[in-house]
Parts: sequence; structure tokens; C-alpha cells
Amino acid sequence: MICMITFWRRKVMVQTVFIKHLSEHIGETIMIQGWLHTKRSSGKVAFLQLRDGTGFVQGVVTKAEVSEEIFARAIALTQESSLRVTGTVVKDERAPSGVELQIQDVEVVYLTHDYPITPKEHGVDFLLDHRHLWIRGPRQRAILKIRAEIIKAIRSFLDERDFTQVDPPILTPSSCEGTTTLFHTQYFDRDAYLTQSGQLYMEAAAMALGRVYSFGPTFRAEKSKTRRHLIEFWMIEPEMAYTTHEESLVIQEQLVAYIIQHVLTHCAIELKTLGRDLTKLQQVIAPFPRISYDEAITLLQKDGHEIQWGEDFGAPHEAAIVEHFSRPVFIERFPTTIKAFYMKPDPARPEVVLCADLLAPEGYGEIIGGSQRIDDPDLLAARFAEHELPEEAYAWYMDLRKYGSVPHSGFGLGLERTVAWICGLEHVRETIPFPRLLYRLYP
RNA sequence: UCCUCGAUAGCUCAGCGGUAGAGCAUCCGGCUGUUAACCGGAGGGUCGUAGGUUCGAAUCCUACUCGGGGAGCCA
Repeated sequence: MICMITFWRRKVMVQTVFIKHLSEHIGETIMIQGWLHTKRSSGKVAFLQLRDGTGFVQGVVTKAEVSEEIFARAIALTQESSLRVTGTVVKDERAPSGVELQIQDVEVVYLTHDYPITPKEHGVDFLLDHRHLWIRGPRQRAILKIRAEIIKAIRSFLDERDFTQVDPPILTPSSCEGTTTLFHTQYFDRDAYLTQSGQLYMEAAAMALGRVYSFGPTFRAEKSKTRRHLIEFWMIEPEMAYTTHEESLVIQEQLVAYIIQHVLTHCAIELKTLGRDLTKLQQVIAPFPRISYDEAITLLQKDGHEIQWGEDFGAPHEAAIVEHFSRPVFIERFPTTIKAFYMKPDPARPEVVLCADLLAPEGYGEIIGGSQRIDDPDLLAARFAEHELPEEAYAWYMDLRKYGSVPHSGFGLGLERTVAWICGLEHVRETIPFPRLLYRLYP
């Protein structure tokens, strides 16, 4: 973009540049449109930390080089005032990004007063109440950029492998898995629920399009209050026709490894802002270690945990298992009784199902849950009866087995947990722009 | 739902039975390389709410409200 500005009382042409591209404009006079992040000043020089969404850069206003009026305007700037600055891009070894802006003119777009989030520390409650402003900070910006890159990586990985994106409904007539608590709402004069998984619909889509994936929000009305839980979160749910459990695992580990590589190459600045230990991420190369549920139980018992075959893992168990690995680890073949009704039993051992959870390292918990699905109509009908599911509500799902049933597998990847892990965050609430938490619906 | 911790200035916290404090932010002044800048000054409070104990409660007790961390459940 080219703008006309008044510069030293002459009309001149100045190009507007995004901060992330400044290093391509060394020696040029350009304009930045953005906000004042912070300011430090002495009597004769002012340092303006500028941001425009694409990055941060320091602008220097030297009293000797600008008019009294411009210097006074720079000194009077407040945190988060919006402004346009014109200046010369210079290389400077003292600058974290390697470049600085020698400012010649400052135009105040809006002078802010009493911006609530000061450069000092704040509590979680205060920051979440001001989430709409908190996302302006460098750390939150870095997280949201990485989230976007992770989404981009997932899409390109799947798109390159002949997957088609299919969007399942968000308003549904009933539960997909029948276990977790659903958000209830009204669908005119009928009951409806917000989706907690698009999986069953994706199975229908896979029979139509072969390889499909959904990417959308899911809602769980559970009173979970931990660093790994959100009430509203986003999942990627691929579903693949003519695909076995084993083949699905290969896709899963390749996908996760691809995401990590993409973020390492495209988000170096953001990872640095977050202070992420890159060596931990660089180790994430496929294939990932796999252990069976049986082996996991033995491992836990050896570690002194009181757990018996047939019980599900709790958070402490997952943490204990993950400690033995520096990469994500698959736990395969859980007991049939503790898993969802649609999972296919292992033909060699019907007491376990062809499923796997992928546990992220460093205690970030389960990031993927997947399985091969039951393709035999009689077995599926039997499962419906065992779980006392209403057959009429799932008639369409039964049809998928009745008409051209094939072996198929799929999985769900939790976006926020993946973002938290890659960013090295303490809590998933920072991985989504406006987190919905147990006791928080504002802003 | 359960366990646990907390609520004092705009923010982060100290004070834990005897007149309400600090740092930062804000405002005023100073400073030519700051990067959580620094130095000097000023303003700023029904100590979450309601009861109780006490000569006296921010402080001790009870209830409630709101929130943090964790468990279960899950991604």
C-alpha cells in the first residue's frame, strides 16, 4: 500500500509495511500502522515498542531529529494507543529482531487512557476477564499464530493425502457416544444437543467420499476443571474407508510428526517468544513407540500403582506411562468393556478392541483417540442392545453397515491439547482465543 | 459432585487481635540507548458479602458468593 503523507512539509510517497517484512526494507522510509505496546523515554530520546499484529519492533524518536511537536507527541503516547509512524528501517544488533525504526513522524490515531494490562504480572482471573485485550500481548499472539499454523499443517497433510473435508452437524438429535454430558438446547419444539463428536457422521461421509476429515467445535457439559479441559474445544476427526487399525496408526503418527516439523520451520520466532525447549519437539519423529494396554498395566504395576486389568487409566496413570518415553506413545487394544460401543473387537482376542490413545510427552495427556470401527451389522446391533441405545435414532448409522459395509478406521485429534503441548503451556485456556471454562462464559 | 487453596488500592501482593502498607500502573518533574528502564514527588481503600466472638476484627469463628489448582470424565 502506498500512502501520501506530509513529511518535512512536503508531500511524499511512503509505503506501508507489515512489521514482519521490515528486514526486506533496510534503508527505506516506510510507514507502520499499529499500536504502542510499551514506551520508555528519557528527556531527549523515546523508545516506542510498536506492534501491528504481524510482529513487534522498536521505534526510536530522537529529539534532535524531529520537531518539538512530534517529540512531544511521542512522549505523550500511552500504552495501546493506536498510531501510524513513519521512519527509516535500520539494522541494529541491539534489537531482538535485528531491525529498528528511526522515527520521523508520529500520527496518533487514538490516544488510549488507563489500559488495564500493564507490563507487570497479573493473575489468571484478571487476565481471563480481559481476554479480549490479553490476546494483544506478544505471548498470546505467538500462541494464536502457532494454533493457526497447526491447523494449516493438519489441512495440508490431509489434503495432500486425498482426504476431503466434510462438515458434520453441530446441532444433533442425540449423543454420539452416549457417555459424556451434552449441552441441551431447543430445536423449535423438539430437544436437541450440541455435538460432542462428529464421528458417526464422518463414518457416513467416509462411505461416500473414501477419506474424509472434519474440523470443528465440540461441546461437553462436564464439570471438568483442570489444565487439560475446555467446555468448548476443537477436534479434527479423520475417517478412512478400507483402512485398518494398523494403517490408521501410521497416518496418526505421520500427521503429528508433520505438524511438529511444520511448526518448527514456520514458527521459530513464536516458539522463541514462548521460550519453548525445541530439543523436546525435535525428537518427535515417526514412528512412535507403541505399547499394548496389557503392557501398560504391567508397567504401572511395576511402578507401584494399584491398577488391575480391566480398569481405565486415570490422569496419574497416564503421567506415569508417559514418563518412560520422550516421544508421543500409543497405547493399543483396551478392554472392550471400557471403550465405546462402535469399536471393533480384535479378531484374535475379542476381549480387547482395535483402538489406540496417543499420549503426548511432558504430561500433556491424550491428544488422539482412535479405533477401527465395527463393520459387521449383526455385531453392531448386538452392541446397541448391550448399551441400551435407541435403535430408531441410530437407524441411519446401522444403514452404513447394511449397505456396502467396509473395514474402516478413524480418530479424533484434540486441537487445544496439541497446541498446549507444542507451545509448552501450563493450561489449555491460552490455546483458544476465547476459552469457555467451567465457571467462565465472559468475554 | 468431591478434595484443596484463595478474595486487602486499577494490578500483583504483604499485614494474621491495637489508627491501612509496598512495588507497579496513573498524574507532575528529571534523565540521549532503554528493553518488566531508572530517580524524586502526589493522588488513590466500606480489607468479597452477612452474621458472631471481643473493650477493640483486614486479622478469630460460622454461613454464603465468586474464583484458582486437582480428582473423576474425557480430547
